Amino acid sequence: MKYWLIKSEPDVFGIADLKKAKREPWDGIRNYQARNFMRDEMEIGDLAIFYHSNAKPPGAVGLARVASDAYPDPSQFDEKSKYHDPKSNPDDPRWMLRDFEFVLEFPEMVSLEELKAEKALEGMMVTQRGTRLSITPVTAKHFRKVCSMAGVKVPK
DNA sequence: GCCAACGTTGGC
DNA sequence: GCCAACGTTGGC
Repeated sequence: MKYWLIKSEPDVFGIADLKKAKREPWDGIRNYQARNFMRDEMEIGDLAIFYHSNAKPPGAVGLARVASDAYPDPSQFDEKSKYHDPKSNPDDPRWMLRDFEFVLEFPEMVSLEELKAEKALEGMMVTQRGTRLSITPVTAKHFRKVCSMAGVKVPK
C-alpha cells in the first residue's frame, strides 16, 4: 500500500465535487513525473490526501482512493478540451490517468500553514517551496500524521 | 495580480 | 545537447 497527495483547485474540482461524483477520472495531468507516478507507481486501493491548491487557504481537505488501473486520458484527444494535446498519438497515448473514488472529507481542513508548522511532517513534498508537482508520494508516517491532525482514523 | 520556481520547447 | 525564451503553477 502506497500513499499519495493529489492536488486540485477547488474552483475546478474540489473535495465536494468528488464527494458528489463518488468517483472521477483524474484527467488533465500534463506533467511527466506526475504521470509516471500515476501510471507506474500507483496500485488500486492506494490512499491519497486530497489537497486544495490555489485556494484560500490551501490545504489538505480529505482522502481519496485509487480506484482503477491506468488508462489513456481521453481529454488529450478532445480538440475542444483545454487539455487537448495535438502531439499525442492515439496508438501510443502520452497521458494516462486513473480513477479516484471519494473516501472521506476532513471535518476541518489542515491548512498548508499547519502542515508546514508540524515538525513530524518535515520533508513532506507539498510543504517544500517550489514543489509544483500535482501528484506526490507521501510516506506512511506522514500520511498517518495528517490523518491525526485532521481528526480522522486512517481508513483500512 | 505578482512573481519565483521550474518544466518544456525549439533554434542552433 | 545547450540554453534562452516562454508558459504554467501556486503561494502570497
